[in-house]
Amino acid sequence: MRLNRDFYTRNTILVARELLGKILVYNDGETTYKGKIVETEAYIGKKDDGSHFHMGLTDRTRIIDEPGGHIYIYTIYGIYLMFNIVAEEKGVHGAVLIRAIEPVEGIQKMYINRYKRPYGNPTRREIINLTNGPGKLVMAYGMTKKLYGADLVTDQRIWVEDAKELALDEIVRSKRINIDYAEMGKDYLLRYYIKDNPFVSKK
DNA sequence: CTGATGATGTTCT
DNA sequence: GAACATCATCAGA
Repeated sequence: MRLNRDFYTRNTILVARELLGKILVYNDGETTYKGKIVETEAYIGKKDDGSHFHMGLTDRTRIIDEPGGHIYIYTIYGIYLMFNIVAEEKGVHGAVLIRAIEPVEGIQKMYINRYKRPYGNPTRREIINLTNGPGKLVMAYGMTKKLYGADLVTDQRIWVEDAKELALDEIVRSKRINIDYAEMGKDYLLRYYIKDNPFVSKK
């Protein structure tokens, strides 16, 4: 079952935590990619100087004003794309960065997308390296900026599939990664990941 | 395995 | 003109 609007239009931190264990599905017209979300980070409005929108929205971040379930995808360091899901009701600003995924379907194509060579006899390290980071999982799925603003509740190509809720002791909460520039927000415990999952980007 | 470094170009000031 | 929610590669152990 595809997650509906009610799932996304809630508190950003809750959405970030509950996305763990869910399945991100994307069909590019040729290949279906599926993967289990194993690591997320919440970015919240005003009080979070680690978020792109704590000073208000810009042309890049305008989609975050829309209701939860829309896709906020952007370029970082000139090269990589970051995949985020908008949370909260329309007019309230919050987003969840998907930081890591465990491949479930379309693994051979993910391998080709990541390494630009035919699939064959992958090592364990190569498999983990497919999707154990926010830029990596976007490359593995072959996503582009065209997905900016797509709606996970209605879009035909991309959505999130529901899954059994995780037990609380399977979830770890920690500080977010690489936001030391944020004086207020750098110590907020807004990162969630599945305990002991090998695809989590960092301990 | 770890840590350091450079690549790269869009966005915002 | 500076900053940047990252990654691949390389050196060293």
